[in-house]
Amino acid sequence: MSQPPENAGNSRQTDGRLARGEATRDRVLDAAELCFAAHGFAAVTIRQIAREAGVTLGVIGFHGGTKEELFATVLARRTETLTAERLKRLDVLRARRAFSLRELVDAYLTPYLEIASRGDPQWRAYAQLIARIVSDDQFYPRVRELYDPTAREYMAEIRRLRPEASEEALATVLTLTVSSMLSIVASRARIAGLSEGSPVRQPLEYRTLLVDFCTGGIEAALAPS
Amino acid sequence: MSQPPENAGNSRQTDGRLARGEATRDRVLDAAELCFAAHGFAAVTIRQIAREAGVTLGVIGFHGGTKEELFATVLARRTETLTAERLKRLDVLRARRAFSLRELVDAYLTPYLEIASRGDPQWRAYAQLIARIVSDDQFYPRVRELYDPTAREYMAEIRRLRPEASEEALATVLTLTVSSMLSIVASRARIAGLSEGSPVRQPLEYRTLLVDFCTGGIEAALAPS
DNA sequence: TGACTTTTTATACGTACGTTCAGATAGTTT
DNA sequence: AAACTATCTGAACGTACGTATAAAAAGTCA
Repeated sequence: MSQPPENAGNSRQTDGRLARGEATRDRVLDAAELCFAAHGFAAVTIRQIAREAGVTLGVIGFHGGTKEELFATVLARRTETLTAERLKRLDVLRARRAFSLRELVDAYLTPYLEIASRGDPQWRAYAQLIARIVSDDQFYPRVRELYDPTAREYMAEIRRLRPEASEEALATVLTLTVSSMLSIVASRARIAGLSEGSPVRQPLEYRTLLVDFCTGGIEAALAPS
Repeated sequence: MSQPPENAGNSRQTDGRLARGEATRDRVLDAAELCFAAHGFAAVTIRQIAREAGVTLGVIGFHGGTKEELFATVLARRTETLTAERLKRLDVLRARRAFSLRELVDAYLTPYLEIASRGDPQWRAYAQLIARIVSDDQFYPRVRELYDPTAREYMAEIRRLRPEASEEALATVLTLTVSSMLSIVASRARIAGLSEGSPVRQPLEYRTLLVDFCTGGIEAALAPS
């Protein structure tokens, strides 16, 4: 990001310019979010984003910086919300005397499914964008800082439930669980195509089936052979 | 594809020009396969492919047609081999009196893992390319014709083992299984990152764990609630 | 050898890309 | 009102894109 003034320290509430600037900035980020989610980083052009946002070309640079910076900002913008929800649910479980593996898996998966099923198209786009970047090792450096800390928290709890499992097996089953979760959003067309005639469903409608699948999968994969 | 002569009918074995042309064509397709697998369709340029193949720009158009056509050719080129191996293993199972769900899942997953673990970098690139396009609904029209027929065959056998499962649930668990399989190739960096210190493994080394995960997942998800 | 086909080269075309910026505009403060 | 800052416009920069093609080269065959 380049020009936009800091304004952080004192934050004069009276300046309508900053308010307008922030509004425009949000329009730019929203448009970028929709475009990146729909087509992926490389396939999107700055001009598409400008058109989608209804602003001129220079505004994208002014509020979004370079294409890379814009992408990074869009990715980071909503992470905190998703992470907080996951950690909140984890805390609820931890506060109890005991909990099942299924409850743990459900706590991890459900916040994402809820985001992907919201009415707000921006949140849905964000869910799709996550599916794009998490399932592509090219973006792992970014995924590592954004989502791995929470993933490690959940790994630690699985470890407590299955102490005999190796660290590598834990990391693998968690990755498989995440991939399954993402495919509910990223492979809706294929699910519909393979079960012809069935209606297109909201991600949350797969909650039970997905949690069953992942829980059963983890149990089977971590069972002492 | 544009200019290359048909040559299909008579196939004059003596013409060294056609032999040379085919060799060049293979170099082009190999280079395209590596590039598309590494960076995805949109991020790759024709010039990159030409450089990788060691040919001039015009040769790509001559042997590969447009970028879209080149991509489609690369995708379709090795499909038959993968499909044949999957169907062969399915036939072996069908010839027996009975088989388990686990054996069915193993028959579907192992050919892909083997391709992804081969010494030949082209086959490994193809495996990665599959992971890219199958996990992106944008390419589903192509996936539908290339891989859905085989997937339906396997779905039919799962249906016979679990007659009470709904069509939609079958399609979903198969999609989740595929996503898990692909993530072994597409998310190697994350698996390694989440289990620090563990060595980078070949996809085939995850065979048991992956098959356990998917089999246990399908069983749990299709179990009568 | 000379007519013929296939392949390759080198270059060009038109378009679109990401980024930058001088200057106009709008809003705030003194 | 004047000075100042933040925002926005419109246009341009140089580069790289996908594609097409005329001409050269390589190889075949009568």
